[in-house]
Formats: sequence, C-alpha cells, structure tokens
Amino acid sequence: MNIKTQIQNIILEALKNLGIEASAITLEHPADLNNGDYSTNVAMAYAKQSSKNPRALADEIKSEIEKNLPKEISKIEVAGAGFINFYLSHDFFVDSIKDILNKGENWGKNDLSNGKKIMVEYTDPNPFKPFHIGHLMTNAIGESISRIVEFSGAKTVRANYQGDVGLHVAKAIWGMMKNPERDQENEQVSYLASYIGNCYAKGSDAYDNDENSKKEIDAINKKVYDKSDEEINKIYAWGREVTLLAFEEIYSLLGTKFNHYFFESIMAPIGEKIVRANTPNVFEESDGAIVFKADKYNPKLHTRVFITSSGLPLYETKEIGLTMTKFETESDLDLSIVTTAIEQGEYMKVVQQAISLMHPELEKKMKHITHGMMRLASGKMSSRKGNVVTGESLLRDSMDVVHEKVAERDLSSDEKENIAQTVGVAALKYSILRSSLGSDIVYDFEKSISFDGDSGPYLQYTAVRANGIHKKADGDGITAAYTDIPTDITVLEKNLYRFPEVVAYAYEQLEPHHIATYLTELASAFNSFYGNTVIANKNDPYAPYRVALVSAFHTTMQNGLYLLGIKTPEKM
RNA sequence: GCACCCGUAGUGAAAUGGAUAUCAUGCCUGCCUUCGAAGCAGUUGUUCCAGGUUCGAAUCCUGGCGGGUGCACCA
Repeated sequence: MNIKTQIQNIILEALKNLGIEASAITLEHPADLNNGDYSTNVAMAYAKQSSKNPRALADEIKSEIEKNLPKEISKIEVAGAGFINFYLSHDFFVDSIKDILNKGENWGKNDLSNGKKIMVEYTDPNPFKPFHIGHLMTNAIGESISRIVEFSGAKTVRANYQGDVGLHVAKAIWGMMKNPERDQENEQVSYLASYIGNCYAKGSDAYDNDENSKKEIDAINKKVYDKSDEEINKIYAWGREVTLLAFEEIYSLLGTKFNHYFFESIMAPIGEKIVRANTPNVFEESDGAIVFKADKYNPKLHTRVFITSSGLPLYETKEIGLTMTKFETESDLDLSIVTTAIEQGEYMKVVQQAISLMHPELEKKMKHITHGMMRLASGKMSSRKGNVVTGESLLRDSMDVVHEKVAERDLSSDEKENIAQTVGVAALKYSILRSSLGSDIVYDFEKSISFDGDSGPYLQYTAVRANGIHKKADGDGITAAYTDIPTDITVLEKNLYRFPEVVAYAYEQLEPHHIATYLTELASAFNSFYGNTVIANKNDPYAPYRVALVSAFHTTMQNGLYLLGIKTPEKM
C-alpha cells in the first residue's frame, strides 16, 4: 500500500471512531513544505455536520490518530483554519530511496488499468500531403498518453489512421502530372515526399482558382476511386508508398512504433455498409443524402451528412467503419482512445452518438481526446497553401540547432548525430507536452527550441549531470549505502517519492503535462542540491547515501522522460 | 445566430474547491583549478469583468467581454 492511501485510511478510521461517516477524503501536498508533506481538510469539511468548530475537530482527529501513529509519520500538526498536516519520518524518506532503486524501470507504475487492453489512435497524417506541425503535436501527445496508459498496467495498442483516398489525393496527382520535373538523382523519400507535398499545394491552389483545373482534378478523383486509368494507378501507387515511407522516417526519429495502420480506402466500404443497413432506423434520407440527426438525441449536437446525394461516403461514415474495425481487429478491447485537434471535437460527438445507438455496449468504450491547435505566429498554418513550415522541417531545424551547439565538442560524429536527434526531439516534444491539452500553442521557433529553464534539454542535461556523479563515484570506489545518513532531508527526497502519484494522476486525467511540470520541479530540486553539495567526496561519510540519492533521481527522471516520449542521453 | 474550447506577471505556462497564487523566460547582480555554467544563488513584476454558491473560489454556477474552433453533402 502506498503512503497516500495509508494516510487516507488512517484518517477515515479516526473519523469513524469519532462517529463521522466519510467515504472519500482529500489529501494533498501543501504548496509550502513547511506545512508538512501531506495535508487534509476533513476537519473543515465535516465541522458543520458535526456542529463543532473546525480547529477543535481537527484537534480531536489529531489525538485520535496519534493513539496509533505508524512509523512513517513523524508528527501531526493542526494549522491555519483547521488543516491537519502530516510530516513524514526520516526513515520513510530513506526507505523510499531504497524502493526506487529496487524498482528501477518499474518505478512509477500503477495498477489502475491492470489487465485492460487500450488502443490509442494518433498522428493520422494523410499520404500525398505534408506531415505538418499539427501532426507533430498529435504524435507527441498520443505517444505520451500511450506510455502513461502502459504504466497503468494496460496493454497498449498504437494505431494510426491515414486518408489515402479523397480530393487531396487527386489534387496531388494532378500537381504531379502538371509538374513532372524533379531531381531524378535524389531518391531520398523525404525529398520525394516534399516534392509530392508541393504538387499537392499547386493542385489545391489550382482547384480553388481555376475552373478548368478543377474539372480535371474532379475527373482524376473519379479515376482514383474506380481505378480505370493505368497511368493514374501507377502515380497513385508510387505516391502512396513514397509518402508512407517518409512518414516512417519521421516516426523513427520521434520514437513511435504503431501496431496498426488503418486506411480510409478500406474503412469507406465497411462504414457505408453499416450506414445503409441502419437506414432508416438510425440514419435517414434528406435531400437525397443519408444523414444522422444527432439533435434528436442530444439538443447540443447537430445533423450531419454521412453519405452524399451522389452516393459517396463521407468522413463520418468512414469513422464508423474505423471504430467497428478497431473492435473487431483487437478482441476484448476495453477502450479506444482517439487523439486529434479540437477541430474534430463536434464531428466526433455526432459519430459516437450514432455508434452508441447501434452498439450501446460501445458507448463507454470510446474516448476522444482533443488538444488545442498549434499555429504559427503569423496565423493558422496550412499545408494547403504550401506553407514551408512542416512538421518535418521543424524537427530537422531543431536537430540542426543542437548540432551547432555540440559542433566544437570532442565527440565522434555518430555521437553528435545521436545527441542532435535525442535533444532536438526532446526540445520539440517538451514544448508541446508542458501545457495542458486544451490550450493552443503559438509556435515560435526561438522559444519552442529553448534549451534552458523550462525545457526538455534542461531535464536531459540534469540527468547527464547525475550521470557524471556516478562516473566519478565509480572511479573513487564509492557505492550506494545507507549506513550514514544526514539528519536533514532535502527537497529532493521530498519530491522523489511522489512520482507514482503524479503518474497515476496524469493517467486519470489523461494529461501528460502533469508529468512535465513535476519533472521540472524535480530537476530544479536536483540542480539546487548539486550546486550546493559536493556529493561524491571520498572523505565524506554521507557520500554513499548521496550517491544512492542521485541514482534514485536518475531513475525517476529517466522513467518520467520516457512517459513524455523523450530519451535520456548519457552525455550531451 | 447556436455549440464546444481557452482567458493567470512584459512573454510562455502551472495550480485535486484550500494556507502568503507557483515555475520559466526577460531585466539587473554575483558564481567556472570542484561531480559538465544547456547550471546555481539573489533581485523585480499577476488570476478578463459583474454577480452568486462556500468556512474558503484562478478553479464551481449565472450573465457579459475577448480569442480560437466547428455548425448539410471537404477531411
């Protein structure tokens, strides 16, 4: 049992002995460590009910608990308006360091989702279109959520859903047919993908501004669907393969491996069959199209078209096919999480309402997580307009900045390359994951690729410093031990033991930023300790304990960074 | 017009209904013969407005204001 639930149980027991029935109580960490390690407000919450004044009740609860005080708690104090503050004992903190070192890479895990199977869908870029910064954002968030879910004991399945049919494909193919000139020597998929991306931008522009081109693109769109034109089939197959390979390169840089790839071309007929089979009992005809009137079931929702009057299945229909396919592909799937930007929020509610009518058992198994938009300082970025800032360019730029920083270092070129990737990705991911999902991020290169203070590289750098201590300790023959321990417990120990609570909370909220915030506080506590103490000093009797403490810190930082999808380098 | 999301130091963010609202950045000052200065220590500056609920509100409710997103055949 962890210390938090232990204290909660003690309080519940005390309340019971005083004749107060409580089911759940809040126990929090006071902002100021002078107010203890844990604090509860129960005395204030139940004062009225038991017609006592809060401080008097707090005193009663305190003496009730003190009758049988566990060794983990050194003292209890009543403070303020009636807060009961708990101070953890010296032994508790020392034991928590041992516990961290024992658990190693399992440190921080919980069992909130033990035995469950959870699918997380994220990234969702479209073949033939550039990988833009929004995809980068969804990828960072989805990967982190996948890992947080994994730490809760669930089996995590990662999925990616990609739009390989539709007007955007026709626009790109039209662009390629009109602009065949490219560097024939350059076979790199990233180059070829950016060529296709440019063709898409040209096609998109022509579609909006030129009647003739619009007709040509519409004609290509039809041929892509019915596969009647050999030349178009060839271009389609090539373009699809090349862009998908380019995406794989990006996933590899970012550290994502998907278990399933779903494609719109496959989902469309599946969804269409379901929609037609459920018309008119769920869906209905209106103006020749098949629609779903979600407002019949929830006045906040609206009516949406699922199949057009010309018989083409729309996004909504494909989404139904996708959802049903997910539950068929992975048997016993307990939860299907989809991560997208807020734009998709309203559509998804309508789609989920329709699915819930057909399959009530799935209603609680679908969860849509939305995040804010990532935009450029100059306004909403748009790959359609051919804006040069793509997710990939951003990633490469970030890596280049790190490269320049380590250029003068005495490191092999492989090491430099490795560091550039690890640190560049960390800077980008952290700048996305540090804020709560709801808020928009205005993208500013200088700030997003920040390397000091509240940043990914700052966390990595702190871990590297801890590494440096280990190297020195090894050289001096200092090994972790718990014989001599300083009487003063530092802020570092007072933060370390909380890690599993933070992970559990991030899981309950499905909000990675709680981990980012915690790690930054932890790093700050470590750096402060590091700056004020010579740790690996042969002549210091406390050195073995402090080396253990540094180890515990490194383990916690490494596991925390893992949950953000960030690697911990050995040097940088 | 309706719906959803967001309004917190100059800037970017955090805060489970709790105690003096926290952190970073920026400005200024000091610290590299120590375990890496991508660091540390110090200094300065804030909850959109109006009501309500509560012992207690940045947080919950109502009404405004400002920004973003979406609302019938794009995804």
